Amino acid sequence: MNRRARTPKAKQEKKEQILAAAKALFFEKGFYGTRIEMIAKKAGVSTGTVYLYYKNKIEVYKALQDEGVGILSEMISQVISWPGMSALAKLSEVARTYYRFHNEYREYFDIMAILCVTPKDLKESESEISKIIDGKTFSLLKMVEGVLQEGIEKSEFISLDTWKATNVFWGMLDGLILLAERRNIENVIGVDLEELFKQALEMSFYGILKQN
Amino acid sequence: MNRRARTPKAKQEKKEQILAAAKALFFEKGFYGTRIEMIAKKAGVSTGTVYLYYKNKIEVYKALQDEGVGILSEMISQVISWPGMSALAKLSEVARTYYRFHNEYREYFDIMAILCVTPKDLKESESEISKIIDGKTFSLLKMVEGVLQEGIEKSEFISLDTWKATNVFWGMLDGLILLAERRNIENVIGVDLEELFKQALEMSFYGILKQN
Amino acid sequence: MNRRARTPKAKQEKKEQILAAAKALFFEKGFYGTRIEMIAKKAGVSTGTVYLYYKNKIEVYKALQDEGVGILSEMISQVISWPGMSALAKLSEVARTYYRFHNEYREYFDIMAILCVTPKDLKESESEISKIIDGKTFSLLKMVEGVLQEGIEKSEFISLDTWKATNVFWGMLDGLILLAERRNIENVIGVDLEELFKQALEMSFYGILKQN
Amino acid sequence: MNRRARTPKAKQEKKEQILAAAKALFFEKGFYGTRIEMIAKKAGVSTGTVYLYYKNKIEVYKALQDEGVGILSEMISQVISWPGMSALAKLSEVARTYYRFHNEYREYFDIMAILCVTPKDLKESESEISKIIDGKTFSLLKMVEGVLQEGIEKSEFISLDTWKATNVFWGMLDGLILLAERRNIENVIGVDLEELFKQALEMSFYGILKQN
DNA sequence: AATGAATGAGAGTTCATTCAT
DNA sequence: CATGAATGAACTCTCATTCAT
Repeated sequence: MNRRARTPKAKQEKKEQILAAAKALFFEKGFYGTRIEMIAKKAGVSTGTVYLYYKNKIEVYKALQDEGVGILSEMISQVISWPGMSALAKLSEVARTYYRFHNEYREYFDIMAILCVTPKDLKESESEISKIIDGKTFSLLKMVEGVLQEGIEKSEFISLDTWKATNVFWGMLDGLILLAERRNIENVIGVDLEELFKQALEMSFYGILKQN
Repeated sequence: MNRRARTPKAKQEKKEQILAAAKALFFEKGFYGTRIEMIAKKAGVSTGTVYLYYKNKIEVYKALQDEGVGILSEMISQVISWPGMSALAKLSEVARTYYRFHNEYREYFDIMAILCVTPKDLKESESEISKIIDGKTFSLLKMVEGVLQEGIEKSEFISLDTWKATNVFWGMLDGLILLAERRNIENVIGVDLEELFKQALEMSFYGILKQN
Repeated sequence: MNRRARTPKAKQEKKEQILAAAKALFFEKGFYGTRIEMIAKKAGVSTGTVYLYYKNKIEVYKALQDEGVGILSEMISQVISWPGMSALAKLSEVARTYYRFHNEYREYFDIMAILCVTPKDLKESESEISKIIDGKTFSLLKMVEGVLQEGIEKSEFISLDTWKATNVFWGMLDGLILLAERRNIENVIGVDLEELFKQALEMSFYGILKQN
Repeated sequence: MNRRARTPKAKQEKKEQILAAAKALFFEKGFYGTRIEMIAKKAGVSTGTVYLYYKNKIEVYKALQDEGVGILSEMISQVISWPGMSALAKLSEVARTYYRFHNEYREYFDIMAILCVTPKDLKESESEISKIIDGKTFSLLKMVEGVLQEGIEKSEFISLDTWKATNVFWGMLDGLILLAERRNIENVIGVDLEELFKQALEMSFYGILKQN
């Protein structure tokens, strides 16, 4: 790696290097437990350099959130685009994908989740990137809504307010995963997360599926 | 307001006075955005006095959580105890009650939610009160499970793993509320939370209700 | 013990009660490690009561020093007053007594010793009791000087400046005891304190004894 | 004075700059009477900078002790290495040197002395530097022992346990200086310290010198 | 005389951010 | 561009002393 990132490519690399370090640390120690100096050291740069690429600590955090939402969007959009799949199967796949994301990219998930519950601290600086994240989240939900609409059009599902149902569906998934994080499900509740997901989907689909 | 709290009652009052100040501030500014000095000032006491009643900042926070869980438990236990009500109606009431709690005691809700997602920071100091809160949360869920069991016994619901279902049910509610917190539902999504709750319940109940 | 010490005797008792508690704590935890509240609790009184009997923390400390010097003075004065004993034997007894005091009243010794090395902190408040302590220390040394004079008069010792010699003698004893405190003599140096005392006395007496 | 110390040399200078400020303050106000902020201000840096060079307050203190022991060691080792000097003269020079150190580096002396008598407070944090100081103190005493051995070999002194005698000798010197510190010798006792040292040496040497 | 709740000025330490080099 | 030394406001928690009761 160059000490000085003169080319745009090299600059981008350094930026990602910093982000990678931040991701690991934010995940391990949380936002308040992570110091800029730690990120710099792990990224192999100096403290000042972090500020060369990111306005401040919160912006680093948001960049990670953005990345996370991006990854999840990408995963879901792929699943949804599979041709020759019923809407029901797609919806089921969406849930499974979200679950997979939670497992494979736990770091991102945790980072994305924090934002929602300490909004006053972190959200106050209404920056450019905040809007980007909001936009990406919105289009993610819109994709899911698309599947519902498809299902209704294909008469798989009963007719319902798709936007409401999307939010319910997504909220439910969120709730389950957070539940899993909160209490150590396997230990405390004695039920594993995948089981719960299945149960939840069954419960929902009974409500959505057209009974013929 | 007593200047010196000499009786146990007066001491209790002062303790609550401090807690009330803390509640408002934690809600407004978050845990890390609130300084002990602020709490003291708002409560009309000195910094030292806060430490006379609470061991440290985290204990103040936990006292609030405990209070919140207590209030919610009380609300739900009342609803559940209504005689001559179907299990379905009770479950629906539970959801509505949770929603009401979120509206009326938003401060508590936010405080209770933080704990779950930043466990590394705050949960490390495993104190007495932590166990109390965990216990209360557990018995809250157990109450809900009771309704499900009742429904199955009365043949309202299909036979299912009640503990799993309880967690799914509660997780879903949590998810929906968090969803609402995260994005300002009314503005961004254009759907209000109560609507979503209704939809969610309908969706779930189709899955639970015995079809005859 | 009366809650209210109305009689002078009862007052004196309470004062000593506090002092006893302070002694144990100052010894165990040092001046800065001891809080007034601790002393009060151990003495079975309230914080405020301590201030009823002593002007402040330092005065409590000084009262202990005074008591310590008093005890040591008493011990030495007794030894010195034994009739039919050579001056040399008396001097040797003085040393042995100081050593005994260090062993039996270690608490006092430590308290008395601290004063000398943190003079700026504690000595600044030139109070009544400071003068009393200084006076007692002075008369203690004067007693020792008396033995030396006696020895010269009896032609046991060579003629020397008794006041200088007294200070040298005492300083040497002090030095040895402090040495013992500082390094854990038995462990680090491999020599025990009594041995050192004997050696020191022998060394001194060779210098003092009249060679005939 | 550099604003930013970038070279190792400049850093070392800044470290010493802080230490110099600390020395003056610890001497004047004692350990507990000195605040980090004072040290920073006197050194012309900010509070944070102090912590850039020293882990905490105690480490600053220990660095001073180390420096003090170092200076004294150096002074004594020089005196001892003078060729063509009798062991007796060397021992006498050692005492005089210790006295000189006490006069010229009083600040160090006081700082070094505190450690020994409040071990519970300060010694608990057994750090790297503590061991270094202990080691230096030990080798200082070993140097003095060397002189005694030399004296015995050259038949100047009677044969005795050199390690015991070294400790007695040093303890005596310590005791005398502490005596001087405790009571303001010139004023209260009316004898100056140098006089006492001479007397002490004479007394000891009578005990050590081979009588021929 | 006695209490012990209340005070509030610290005190040490941290760390996001800046800026001289 | 990059560095990393320097900053200093923040922040939690302590504890000698006071004073209302």
